[in-house]
Amino acid sequence: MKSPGRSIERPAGRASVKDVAARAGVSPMTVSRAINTPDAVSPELRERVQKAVQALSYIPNRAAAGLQSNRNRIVGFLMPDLSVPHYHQMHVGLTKALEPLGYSVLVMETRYSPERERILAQVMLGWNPSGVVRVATGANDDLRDFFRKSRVPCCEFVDFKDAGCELGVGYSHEEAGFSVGEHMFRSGRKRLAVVMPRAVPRLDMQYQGVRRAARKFPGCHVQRILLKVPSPLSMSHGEEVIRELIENGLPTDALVFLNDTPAIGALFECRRRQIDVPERLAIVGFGDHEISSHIVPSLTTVRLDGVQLGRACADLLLRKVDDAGLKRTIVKIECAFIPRESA
Amino acid sequence: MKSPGRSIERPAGRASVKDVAARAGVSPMTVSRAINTPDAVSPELRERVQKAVQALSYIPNRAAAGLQSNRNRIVGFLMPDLSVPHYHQMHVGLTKALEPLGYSVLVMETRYSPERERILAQVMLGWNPSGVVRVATGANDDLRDFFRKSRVPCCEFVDFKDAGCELGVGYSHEEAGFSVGEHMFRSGRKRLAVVMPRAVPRLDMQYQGVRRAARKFPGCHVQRILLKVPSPLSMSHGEEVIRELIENGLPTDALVFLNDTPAIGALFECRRRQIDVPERLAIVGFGDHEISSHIVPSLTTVRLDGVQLGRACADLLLRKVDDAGLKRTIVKIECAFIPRESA
DNA sequence: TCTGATGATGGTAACGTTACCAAATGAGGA
DNA sequence: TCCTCATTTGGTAACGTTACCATCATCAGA
Repeated sequence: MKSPGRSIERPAGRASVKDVAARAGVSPMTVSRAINTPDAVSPELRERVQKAVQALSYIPNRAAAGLQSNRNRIVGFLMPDLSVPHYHQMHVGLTKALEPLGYSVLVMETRYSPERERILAQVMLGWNPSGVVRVATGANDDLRDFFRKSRVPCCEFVDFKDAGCELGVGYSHEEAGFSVGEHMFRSGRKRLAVVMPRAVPRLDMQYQGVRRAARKFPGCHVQRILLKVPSPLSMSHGEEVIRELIENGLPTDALVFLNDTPAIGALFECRRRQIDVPERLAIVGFGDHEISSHIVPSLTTVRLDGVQLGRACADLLLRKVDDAGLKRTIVKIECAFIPRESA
Repeated sequence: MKSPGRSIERPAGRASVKDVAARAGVSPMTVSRAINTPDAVSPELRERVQKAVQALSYIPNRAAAGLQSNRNRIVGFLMPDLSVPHYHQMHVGLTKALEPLGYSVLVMETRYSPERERILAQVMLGWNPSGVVRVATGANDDLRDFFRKSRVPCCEFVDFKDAGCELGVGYSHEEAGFSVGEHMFRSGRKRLAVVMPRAVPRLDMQYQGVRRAARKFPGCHVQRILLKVPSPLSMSHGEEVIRELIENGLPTDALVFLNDTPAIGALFECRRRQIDVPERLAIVGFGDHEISSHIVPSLTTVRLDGVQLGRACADLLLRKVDDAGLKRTIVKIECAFIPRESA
């Protein structure tokens, strides 16, 4: 007596294909087909199976299905911090594209730690995902190789010009910087400062774009303010920048942040210190957060459609899953300069 | 010749226990032990296995492990919207508690849609999770039964007094409302309005708390403003409230929002309409978002430690997993009133 | 020397599903 | 009538892992 009756063994257990098959009087295989490829099964049996599924409230075990078919319907999303509106939007985009196809998105937050990212990448692969979407945390990228070796398709959020990336979606940081710079100088600003965290190479290109704009306007200068802190950008960082600028006699008439959050902080600090924005100081952000259009004065910024971006990542991954031979592809996403009151 | 050489069959495939076992010259079982219960294996073999694991960059397949052991190391998190700071914090808390134990958190956003929640609950169970943490989207709760029947432990974010809930973590909405109300009336406010979305029963209790406070202060009134929109609360909703209030001659000297987001919107609208806060109108929020301490005037609010809350949910689930006999438990989380400039 | 206990290791089967092929059925044409 | 082909169904095995039990060596105690 090797295998005692299942219904006695696991009274609490969930129903399996076998249970459904028994109840519908068909083979497990037919149940599987009735669920996954209903057209391959006669209408009569299909209905019998559906009834049994209902009756037993059968829910297929996706882990088992993925194991057998070697196609786990999971897509990983590895990024720094879900509370960043832009990344959250990407998640929404991913989900919207993948959910209808039966995929689940498994998010993991690196919290801007490269070590954590490495660990999480391992854990991620443990789930044998169909693909991974990644927003790189820091600079040096052994993880790119890690994914390449693992044979799991990996789509990154990158600069449009990124060379070393197999599958990617991104905007042109240089162009984005240029359009911001051009607007500032055209509206008469002379001494502009770009505020950015150190050690995110992508952002350098945005700075370069601003500089290119400056070259078109004689007598205009661009300076760079590097934040000591690396990445989780907060409002305090923006406030801090304003304070330091004031201590130095405010040698600047325009401030370009590469993120709305510190720009908002700067706006508040200006209000507290009674620095008129935009008259005395123009402020620009990046990302168009919800608050940016509500704040007084409203924040001039650049909008990037995160949902579209997430969708694009999903599409790319799916294409790669269908066709492993797919060549290097970087999809370009446009971003839009949004002039408002602050600049 | 039924099973041709694996290394020829799947040259691209990842290494499995068998591959590791072959390379280390041990049985697959020993590999499994060396990884999961290292103490049960002799130091010498343990090292041999570790070397082989390294050499083949072996990553155990968690889906397969979960299938066999019937304990998938997944905890689901079913909630309305990750971009809500409070829910995001819960996610961080969950992750911090569960990751070190080898669990992965699978988040799904209902986007405040009960239908979506029902579908996602199904999908979630398809992954056979060890447990689920749920923030209920709407009112009527067949889903509670759904999870009960499924035998998957489910921990909800609820009011501390919630009766029908098996496993839950929550604060006392009534007390929170009371402490806000008390502060307002004590500081001389007379005509207070509570702004809330309809159809979230939990929040009614918060309103009741404010009313209890009013009863302690003669001559004080509490009114309720129900937002037409159900739940994704935005800054515009707060602005709208201010506009309508002004049209009605501003018959109110204190406004209690049950969420910081619309409160922030209200603050901005007051600035635009030149209504002095807090002199003419006091404004209180709920949640203590990042911005609330930075905005001018800074927002009086109630802080709820979402990270702690997430941790508590995780702990509860783990206890239930270890001991299926665990009785009904609701864990109480304290929240803190934070007086600032706006009230 | 033998017994029994202890600890390390391996063999077998099973988790729930689907891929793959075989078998059965029925329709249509020669 | 027989053969072919398409359609529908079922049987078997396998995905990668671990639970469970059997085995074997080692060692202490009698």
